[in-house]
Amino acid sequence: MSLKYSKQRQAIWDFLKDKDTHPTADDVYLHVRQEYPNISLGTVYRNLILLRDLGQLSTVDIGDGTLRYDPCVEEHDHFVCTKCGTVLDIRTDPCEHTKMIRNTEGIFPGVVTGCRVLYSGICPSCAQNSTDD
Amino acid sequence: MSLKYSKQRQAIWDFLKDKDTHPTADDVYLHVRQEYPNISLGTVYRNLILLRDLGQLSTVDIGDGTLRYDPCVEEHDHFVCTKCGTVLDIRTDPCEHTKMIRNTEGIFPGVVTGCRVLYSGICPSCAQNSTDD
DNA sequence: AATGATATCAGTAATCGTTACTGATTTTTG
DNA sequence: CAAAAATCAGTAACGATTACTGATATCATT
Repeated sequence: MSLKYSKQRQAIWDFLKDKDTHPTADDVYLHVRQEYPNISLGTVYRNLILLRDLGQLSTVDIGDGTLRYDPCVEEHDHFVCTKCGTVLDIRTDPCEHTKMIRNTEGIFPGVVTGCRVLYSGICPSCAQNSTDD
Repeated sequence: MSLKYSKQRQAIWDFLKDKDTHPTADDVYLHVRQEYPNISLGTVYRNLILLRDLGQLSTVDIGDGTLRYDPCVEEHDHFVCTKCGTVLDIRTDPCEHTKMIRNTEGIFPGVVTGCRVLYSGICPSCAQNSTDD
């Protein structure tokens, strides 16, 4: 596929491709640097942007000022834990979005094409820990 | 109420209080500067943050890297026009969020307390203009 | 009104995430 | 192998935001 050359790009993608942890650009940088110690942060950004433009990954903005990178490009929602900041995937019935969009178009005089939902609360791990004490 | 003194803070709030246009900090700065030509951008930021912490306004992140400020603190969604960037309020039936949250808790082993929805598409004004030609 | 304590200010420097620019290096293509 | 193109590392620039500075304004008390 489009990743013909550049070990660096390959390494970036290899790191990201199985992750559901929504790493930041810096997470990617710090990891790939273990294999390519003198890779540049700019290279990481450039390739992440490139891969996104190619439709190979998606970005998640949880509103904390740093973008997360997600190997999954299928439409899904996200959950952010208000305690530890972890970002998790939420996969509701796909037609929920369609319903929401249609519903919104009923009360809004514009054309609605997409919707992104960000849930917040306490993640399973933090909920577990708080019942421990 | 809590706005006892500081003409600057009053001016910031006066500008924002009736707006449904979701101004950025810079929008606020540029406007308040007409009345107080040497107000500092830092002052604008500090007071916007303060007012948010007091629960007097809310912030909206549409993912373009700049935060919007909204005098309305009641829960509501937003719509961003992919053509002109305008941010509009979307007020669906309030129990929709409750339903979404309950629905999500059914498939997610954590505690869900909130959800924010960002719709995107073409705003009424842009939709109008595109049918003109 | 004067005093001291506190809030707030303007101005500016620093920070952070991200993007753009540079000239050098690597890969592809013929 | 040579020329063209893609990519690189390194670093500078950028925009939004935050932190720091010493100066000024406001409040409460007398």
